[in-house]
Amino acid sequence: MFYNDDGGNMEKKQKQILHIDVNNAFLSWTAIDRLEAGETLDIRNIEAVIGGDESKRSGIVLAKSMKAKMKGVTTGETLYQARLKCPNLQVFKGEYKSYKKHSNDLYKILLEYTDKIERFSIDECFLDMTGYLQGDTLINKAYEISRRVKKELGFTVNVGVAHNKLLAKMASDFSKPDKVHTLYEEEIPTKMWTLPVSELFMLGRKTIPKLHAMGIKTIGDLAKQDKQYMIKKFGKHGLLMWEYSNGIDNSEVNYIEEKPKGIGNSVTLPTDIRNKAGLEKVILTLVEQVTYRLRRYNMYANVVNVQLRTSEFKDFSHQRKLSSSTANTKDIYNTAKELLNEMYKEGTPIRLVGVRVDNLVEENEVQISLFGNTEEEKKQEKLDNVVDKLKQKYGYNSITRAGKLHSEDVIKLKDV
DNA sequence: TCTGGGGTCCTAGGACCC
DNA sequence: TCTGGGGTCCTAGGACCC
Repeated sequence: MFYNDDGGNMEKKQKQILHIDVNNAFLSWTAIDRLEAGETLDIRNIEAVIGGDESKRSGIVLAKSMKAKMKGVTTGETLYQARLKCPNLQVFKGEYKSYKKHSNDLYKILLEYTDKIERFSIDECFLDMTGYLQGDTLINKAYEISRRVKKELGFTVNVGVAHNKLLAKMASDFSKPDKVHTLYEEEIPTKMWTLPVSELFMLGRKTIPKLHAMGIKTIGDLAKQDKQYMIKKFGKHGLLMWEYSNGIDNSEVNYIEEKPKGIGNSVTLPTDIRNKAGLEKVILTLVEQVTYRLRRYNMYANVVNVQLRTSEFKDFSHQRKLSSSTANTKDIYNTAKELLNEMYKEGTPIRLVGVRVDNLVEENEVQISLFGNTEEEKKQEKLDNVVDKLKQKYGYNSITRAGKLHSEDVIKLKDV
């Protein structure tokens, strides 16, 4: 292998990366849906948020308009807190199905520019434009995408332009909305090191106070630290934050869609449950949801996990590795019940219940049991299959078990 | 009327084996 | 009676992301 001697033209070796971030995604998309449905008020132009349901104890801000943002409303805070800052705040419900559609519309446009697209979340994409510039510049492509999305889809995006994913993501987070920002290596000192350290990707609420205590206030302060010292102090995370603060990120745009590594559903209960029998009903509902999704991926689980959150917001979880992988409702429910038994003390008020399956494997990786499947197992598989087909045809909530009717009065399920 | 839901990855301790 | 490490697997909990 020869070194790429291209006459000193190092440009060729650099990746050309864009990060696309939909501005106020849930709020913008709901605004568009409302306008299309004949409403005249564009909720992007008022003090508005997309929020959960306070009567179901899920009253938090999911997205905010620019006007609400200017009043200090932040994503993730309670609607109660948001209203204290913004008394005229209007709260609207979200519609996941619609968001998925708008996200797909965006993706289709982006596919015209490169097929190397990583869908980082419902409203964010990384584009690897290396070799896809067709003689144009990266920044011109960024502006073109921005203009086209606005014109053709009716919402705005921020575009970050850089030579790696981290810098592109940091760039798209600069001033909003409807902006294109570059963050090239030579711009790091002026555009990134001046920012508060809390702005750095992967630095959250637990790490920030520790950094502040060390006198690290800006991303630049972090970048100046000794690398080995950061590793010693924070382990792998220390290395990551040191590299990020210096703009170092060699990760690739992961454009091949990966199978999930785990699948989970959880629900905040409208009122606390304080007995095992009640919790078991909720767990059955969640297991059915989780295993249905699992089977739709044609995957099998090796680990079952049950999570509980007390009324005091303390989280507990227990998990168990299975003796063989399964996608069977009954197997997973039985394991989940065992886990609940181990961890739950009768009378403790529970606010949230969650069920997850992990260590998923593809169908063809499943070890066939040495003795073959028992009649009981075959019967259970058939039952799951019939139920799945009905759900696919008539909707997730079309069919239900007698034993869990009560819990469905309490928790309303989304169509999966 | 106070705090969602869906993920991924990491760490630390204990069990167990060589 | 006392005394090893190294490696892997499993589990509970936590940090972070959108």
